[in-house]
Amino acid sequence: MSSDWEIPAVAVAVDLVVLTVRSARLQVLLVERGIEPYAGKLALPGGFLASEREDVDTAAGRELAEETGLRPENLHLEQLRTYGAPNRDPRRRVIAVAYLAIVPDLPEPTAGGDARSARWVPVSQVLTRRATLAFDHQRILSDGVERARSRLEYSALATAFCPPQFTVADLRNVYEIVWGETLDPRNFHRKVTGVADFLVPTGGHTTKHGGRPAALYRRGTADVLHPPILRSTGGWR
Amino acid sequence: MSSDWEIPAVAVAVDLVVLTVRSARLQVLLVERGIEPYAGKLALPGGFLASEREDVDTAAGRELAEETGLRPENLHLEQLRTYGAPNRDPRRRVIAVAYLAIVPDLPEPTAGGDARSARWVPVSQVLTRRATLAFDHQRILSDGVERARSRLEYSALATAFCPPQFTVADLRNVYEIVWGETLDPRNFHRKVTGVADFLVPTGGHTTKHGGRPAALYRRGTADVLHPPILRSTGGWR
DNA sequence: GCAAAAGTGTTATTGTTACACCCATGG
DNA sequence: CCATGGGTGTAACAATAACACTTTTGC
Repeated sequence: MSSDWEIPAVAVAVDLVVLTVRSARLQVLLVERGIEPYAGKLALPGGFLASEREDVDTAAGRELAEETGLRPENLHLEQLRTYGAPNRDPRRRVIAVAYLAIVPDLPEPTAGGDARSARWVPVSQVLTRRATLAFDHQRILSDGVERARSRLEYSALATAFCPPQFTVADLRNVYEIVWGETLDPRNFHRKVTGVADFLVPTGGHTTKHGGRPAALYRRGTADVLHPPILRSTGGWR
Repeated sequence: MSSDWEIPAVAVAVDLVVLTVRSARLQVLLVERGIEPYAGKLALPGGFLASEREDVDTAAGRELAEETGLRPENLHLEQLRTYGAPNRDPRRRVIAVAYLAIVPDLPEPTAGGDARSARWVPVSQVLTRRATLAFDHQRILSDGVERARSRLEYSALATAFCPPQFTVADLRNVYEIVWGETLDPRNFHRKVTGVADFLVPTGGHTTKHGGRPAALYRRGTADVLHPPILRSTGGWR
């Protein structure tokens, strides 16, 4: 570190892995790039810091609002990882701070005032390379999905996929789709209702469906699940 | 995003939370700052990218080598989180990509060719505010310690605290000190030797001590622990 | 032999899994 | 009254925790 050494200045991008469960599939919000590099390719939504003084976490929240039109509601946003390889972007040195967002099934795919070409794409199509992404976004998405899968076990993250009021079956559906495995409805019911402060009964019940009405719940205050909801395959067991 | 908008350029720092177990305590490697801001204060070791083209992960490995003189050996290095508040550094806009490193008890505290004023400080002294750190390093350390604690449960991280050859008691010692709770030696022994590919017997045995010689092990190939080693307090249970 | 630490066996308890069974509604 | 999902009971099984007990060394 000599005294005449210039500290390198780099651009900071914020990229979002926004996941939801839609049409019985785990889907990710992607945009079609309009400009080079990778023009026409699908990419994670994101952008550069809006100003020299914008907080990075704040920038992530701003981008999410721009893309989805959502804000406080049922919304989970956490930092995922930072990607700092020197050649990620062919134009200039850019490091990307990636965030993982979980949202409920939105009424309109590309709502919000921005009207960019954002759309939901099944995660399986990307991970199996039937669709490929710009930059290192494939890797970022893959990291984000794995993070979401493991968070379902130990945290109350699954409720972020659900609307404000939901049934135990709705919640089980999230687990089954994100993990890609079926769970016993009886045991699942007992487990999740047994975790303290995970689910709060609202008193309401569903009325439609073919069978017995299901009790409605809203998310509780617990963020860590005491007896975790473990997946059989995957991590271990 | 108007076309005449200038993308903000920021400096990228790499900060290290280097942990070890020394003198029966969890300790962190800290440096005494020689220049403003926070001159004379303790801080996490770290620095800016060495060049416009240096990979961020590479920079973390380089800083670790500079500070400890270590390189490949028993060494764990993983990205922790990125800290991007606009006022972290009063001089200019700096975002810090923090890394967590775990090293075995080193023969010499401030070895290596750098000869900076690096030294080991018990983590408890910092977390209880008997010693305070520069910038937001207190928060970063706290996040790093929590990450290390939770990684002990599900990953083979604990072996990174140990020398190349170690006993089950050495390993248990790591868990007890990092978690701050005592564990039953008998059950611990059975558990860790029962996890597939966690520990590999070398055939050697200790010779000193007061009691029966202990078998020596080296780290196995497992990085995820199938039946996890759970702590009683803390997370849950 | 005695102290000290390593390591094994055994049992009570707890958590999980599998599945039989009852409940409440719409048609 | 039957199909359909919601929800409870229960027994077999697996993991864990507590602790008695045996092993192997140094002195």
